[in-house]
Parts: sequence; C-alpha cells; structure tokens
Amino acid sequence: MEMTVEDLKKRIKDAGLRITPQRLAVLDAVDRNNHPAADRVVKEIRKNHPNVATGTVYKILDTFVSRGIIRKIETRSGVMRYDTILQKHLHLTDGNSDRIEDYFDDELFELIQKYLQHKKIPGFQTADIKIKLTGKFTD
Amino acid sequence: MEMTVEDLKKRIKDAGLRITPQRLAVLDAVDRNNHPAADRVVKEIRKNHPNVATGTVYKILDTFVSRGIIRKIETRSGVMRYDTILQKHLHLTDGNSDRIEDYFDDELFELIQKYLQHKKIPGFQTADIKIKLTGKFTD
DNA sequence: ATTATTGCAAAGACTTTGCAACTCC
DNA sequence: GGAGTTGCAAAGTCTTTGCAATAAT
Repeated sequence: MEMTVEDLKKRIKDAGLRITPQRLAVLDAVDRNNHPAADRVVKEIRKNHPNVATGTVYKILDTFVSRGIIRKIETRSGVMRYDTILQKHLHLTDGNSDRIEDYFDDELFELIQKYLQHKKIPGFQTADIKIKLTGKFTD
Repeated sequence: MEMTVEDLKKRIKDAGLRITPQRLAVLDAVDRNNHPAADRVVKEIRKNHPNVATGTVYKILDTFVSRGIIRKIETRSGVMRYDTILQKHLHLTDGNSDRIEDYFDDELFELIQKYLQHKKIPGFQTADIKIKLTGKFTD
C-alpha cells in the first residue's frame, strides 16, 4: 500500500489500460482507503478532481476488477467494496459495523488448499478460495 | 430440505413468530428452491398466493434472517440470495453463472476452527467462518 | 489521427418504508 | 381485543447505460 505515482501508473499500464488522471485517482483512493465503497472513492477523488463523474468511477472500478487490478468485496448489505489485490488474504468483518480488515495468513490458505487437493469435491473444480470471518473487533 | 407443513410451522413458531400463510410460503419457497433471490421467492409464492406483496416478502426474509431461520448469501452482483440453515456448509460458485451449490464438509470446518484456535488473530474474535469456493461446475 | 475514456443525466435493478387495513393468537 | 402482519405504492439507494465531447497514445 501507499503506492507511488509510478507504481500506480505501472499497475494500470501493465493491465493494458491507458493512463488517465481519473484512473490514477481511483486506484490511489482504493489503495489509501480501507476497502472503500464506490461512493467513498468518489468523495475522495473529488477533493482533488471536483468534476469527476460518478458513472466514470463505477466504470473505472469495473474495468479494474475485470483486469484483475482490484477486487470486489461482497457485503451483507449488497453495497460493493473494493480492495487492491496484494496477496492472498481473508477478510475480517464485524456484524455491528461496516468495518472490513485484511488478514494475511499463507499457512491457512495452504492448509485448505492441501485439504481440497486431497478430498476433491465431486462435480466442481476449485479456482479460488474466499474466506470471511465474522466476529468482533476487540480494539 | 423438503420440509413438511408441520416442520415449517414449527420453525416459525420456535423463532417466536406468528404463523401466517405468507411466512409459510416464503420459508417453503426458500427451502424448495436453490438459493433463491427475493425476486424468485416472490414468483414462486405467487403461483399459489397471487396477491402477496413484494414488500411483504422482503420483510419476511429480513425477519427470518434476523431470527436466524434463514441466511443471507452475498453475491458478486450484490443481489441477495437466501438459504435455509441446516448445518455448517460452504458455497460453491461459478463465475460464469449465478449457480450456487451447498457443500457439506464438517472435517474442513473443524480443521479451520482448530487452526484458528491455535493461532489467534490479534484484535479479533471469530464468531463464524464463511467459505466460498469459486471455480467451475463440471456437471 | 484514431480509439479509448470521460461527463452527464437519465434509467434501471433491487430493496426499504409508512401507514391503513387486516389477521392471528 | 390487541399486537403483530400484510398490501400497496411511493421513495430510496446503489449501479448501469448511451452518447456526444474530450483526451491519450
């Protein structure tokens, strides 16, 4: 996180996309904020680019998701949240708030992966494991 | 699954709710259909109860979720799907369709539970583990 | 120059709300 | 009888769309 402008540009260019101020701003906003909703991204961006259209932000977020630069997070309310993709990680959520935190634990993913390799699921080929823990933040 | 009318009634009554034809129909529809969206539930119900209001179905689904009779499933599109709660299970989803299947595997949940008991997550107290596998259905 | 991207404003999909009328216990 | 539920229709929230104007390579 805290990517430099160069990092941001590289990430966008590597995905085969044109670099625009709007795209840089969106990627930066998703990176700097903790799992923001589209709404939040719009607000952040407007601080420096007052006339960015809402529709544009949605389009950019969609583009980024389909190119694999960022990830969509499904929520209980149905409002989408976004996440820059770094490494495999799981999400911690609190039923009483909309807080989402990342938790990194390669060992856990490996454990599950190994288990699934052993005990195959009939009629299904696993591509990705998504884990969400719900509970309480104690801090 | 395939609950009898008596089962349905019991489930609703045990949750401290009044038994109404609408509630019976909603619970039955969620039970009989494979992870239906609200929309689907409405259509199913209207076959026998033509004048059930959409709003009523949403209210009932909400009530059931908050009483723990059914569970809300978050999806990529943001459209909520519903599930009668039986035992711990995980969901299999295919990125190319909106199909959702249950997969039961107590061993897997125990494995993860044990792992998390061992390696506690700082600042977080886990209450529930949600696992979703994305991939391809091969049947 | 060419093609992708943006801004805008309107429409769309899904869900929630308020309240009078009605039902279940 | 009285609190809990329903139907209805309107409003709300979040997201998508179409297209002319604009900007990136």
